[in-house]
Amino acid sequence: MASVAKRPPTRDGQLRDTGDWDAGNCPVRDVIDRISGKWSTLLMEALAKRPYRFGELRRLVPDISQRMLTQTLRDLQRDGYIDRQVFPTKPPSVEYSMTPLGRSLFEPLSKVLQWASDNHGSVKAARARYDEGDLA
Amino acid sequence: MASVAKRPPTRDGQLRDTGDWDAGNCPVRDVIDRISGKWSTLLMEALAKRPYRFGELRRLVPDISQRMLTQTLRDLQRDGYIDRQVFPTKPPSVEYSMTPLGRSLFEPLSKVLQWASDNHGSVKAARARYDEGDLA
DNA sequence: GCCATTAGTCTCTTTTTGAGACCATGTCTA
DNA sequence: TAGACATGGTCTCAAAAAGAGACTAATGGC
Repeated sequence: MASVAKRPPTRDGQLRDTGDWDAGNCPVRDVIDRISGKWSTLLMEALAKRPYRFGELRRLVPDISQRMLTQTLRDLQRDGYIDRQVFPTKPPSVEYSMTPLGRSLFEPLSKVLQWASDNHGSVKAARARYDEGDLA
Repeated sequence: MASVAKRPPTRDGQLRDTGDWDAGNCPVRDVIDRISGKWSTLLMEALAKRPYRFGELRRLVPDISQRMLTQTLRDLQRDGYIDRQVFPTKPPSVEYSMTPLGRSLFEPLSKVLQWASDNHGSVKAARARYDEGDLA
């Protein structure tokens, strides 16, 4: 649904883009890029509730591959959001739990999840509108 | 930095996982999966400030390919977060701007960005600690 | 005439992800 | 006692996604 107007966008500073905002080497990106993976948020949401073991998470998120589960957990651990605790049972069991840093991140993050839950309808409607105009 | 304890995690409901939380077909995922791409947040952040034209965005985010810029903008538009307006100049110019729905999403989202900015240091420190223990 | 600009698309290559086998060791079942 | 199952991964190979860069058409400036 691309609206068409007659007036061209007469914005002055077309060549001053770099002046007002630096998108490269931005500390925010360094953090965001990690938690913006497909699975990170989902695992954070789970671990925010209570600690989980590897197999529990695998069963909880049925469509994640073991490979990505391992990798995402490691990434989250590396960035300090979750903790990995090994219990020397036979076979060994591993428990993942959220750190204080992780909880502190999850606070604003959960607001976004809440928004997603609240506005899912609007988003679906927007998609329908877009796809419909596509055919017309 | 995996701590090792002696007590195995005696959690009862190992087989009741599916009972307490449904991760598949979750409406939240449907929304989150789209805005959790590598570029979505970045473009939202830009467009939250003011409308931008295609080329402006490309210059603003130097390391995005035209292909991904086009695709991400289309996805954001489809979900109703941004608006695409074509001006019939020669050559035609296209302006992208944030919709009310986009602004409403950006409100909680910006809190996460703020967190990232505030806690970048802690995350970098956690990473350093992890990588260090890796060698030991 | 020649080059740059507009917003993209198309193709090709590289990276990321997914699917599934495999590991050692121990318990449970038949 | 043999076989299956559970643990938390890793390894390999195929599929999907992303990045790099050429190409488009019409126009303005030099």
